[in-house]
Amino acid sequence: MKSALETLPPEADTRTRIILTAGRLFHRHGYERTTVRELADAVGLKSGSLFHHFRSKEEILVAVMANGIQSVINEARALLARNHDPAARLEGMLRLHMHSIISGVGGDAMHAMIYEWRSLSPEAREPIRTLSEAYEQLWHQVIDDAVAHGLARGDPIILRKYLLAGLNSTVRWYRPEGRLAPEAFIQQLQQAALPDLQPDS
Amino acid sequence: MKSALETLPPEADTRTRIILTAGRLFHRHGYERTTVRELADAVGLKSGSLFHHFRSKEEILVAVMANGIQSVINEARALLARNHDPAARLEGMLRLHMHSIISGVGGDAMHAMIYEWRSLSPEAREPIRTLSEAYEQLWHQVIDDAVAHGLARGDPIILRKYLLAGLNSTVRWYRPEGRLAPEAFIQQLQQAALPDLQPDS
DNA sequence: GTCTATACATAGATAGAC
DNA sequence: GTCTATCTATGTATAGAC
Repeated sequence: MKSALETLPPEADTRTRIILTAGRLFHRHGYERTTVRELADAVGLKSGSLFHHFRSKEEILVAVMANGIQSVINEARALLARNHDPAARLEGMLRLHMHSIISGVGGDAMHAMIYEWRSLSPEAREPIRTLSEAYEQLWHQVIDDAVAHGLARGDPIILRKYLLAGLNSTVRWYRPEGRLAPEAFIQQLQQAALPDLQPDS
Repeated sequence: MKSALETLPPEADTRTRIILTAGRLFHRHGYERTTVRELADAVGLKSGSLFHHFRSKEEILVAVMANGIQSVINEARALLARNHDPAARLEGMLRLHMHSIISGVGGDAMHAMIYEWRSLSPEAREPIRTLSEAYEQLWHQVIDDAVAHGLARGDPIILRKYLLAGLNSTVRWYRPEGRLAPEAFIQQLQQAALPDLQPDS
């Protein structure tokens, strides 16, 4: 269940350090408001050196997004491959998604996906859109099945968009150090999001 | 149910035209990426003239947000004042919120609230935070009541945040001209968001 | 209240030495 | 692969005429 990105050696290569640092800064201050000088500073480089690794600032944003979403896709595919019960799949996808968001890297990437999409040029959007659709496709199957089995009610498309938006929005306000520990939080969130999935219902 | 802002005369005063145009542009292209020159152009002014009406670009963003949220607060207060049944209140608030989002002005303001919050300086955030909390407070009452009456399940705080985030996210993808007309869309969304509220359950 | 003209700061990106 | 130095564009905001 642990993300590949969390297991990186402390001395990762420069390109990777740029991506991870950029994700954190974009999350904290926004992409447009983060300057290449700030990013270089945080990585421990001078601004000119960034452009040896990336052709433009936009390319860094693309890398942040792609890095995060690819990782969650891989985990989701593994989950669905080893699990075929509709309820277990639905709950598993929700838990996986939330663990990804709560982990720093996944949350940073998710935040970028949600908030910085418009900062991408049309050309830069394409690869990200492809990845994005691949991930939504996985949810699509799971939700259709869930509705068919009475685990959720409503139009599957709207249900999926509503559910993902609600889960994603937690990057804005949930803090693992706060009142609710991650496990308890995910539990509560699941009850709010998918009341019909509860064991006691 | 009609927003006060939609009833403005076609020849509104310049300040109001700046606010409405800014809301539209910020929604379409983002605050940071909208230049004061573009905004002035769209209003039919030269960029210098904007600063006769507002001290800074940030002040325009604040006005966009405050304008929209104040309007929905007023309508929500009226709704709650004339209605005391928990189910009717919950459904009414959801419908009001969605109508506000789907209407141009309310949607633009909501979009700004969600996506441009970090562009505000700490001082500029204060008045907006106050308005925001006043609105959430209204939802707070309604949701607590709803949970107490079995119209929804889960932790009321998480439920409120999850619900509002899901509704708000529709500004990103719902288009009134598309497959679902506003009324049908709100109906479907209500079923996805509040399955326990359905008349048939 | 709007215009023209411009000040001033800061952004992303590049060139070439090391 | 990183540095220093700098180019060039573009941003917000101001001053003063009309």
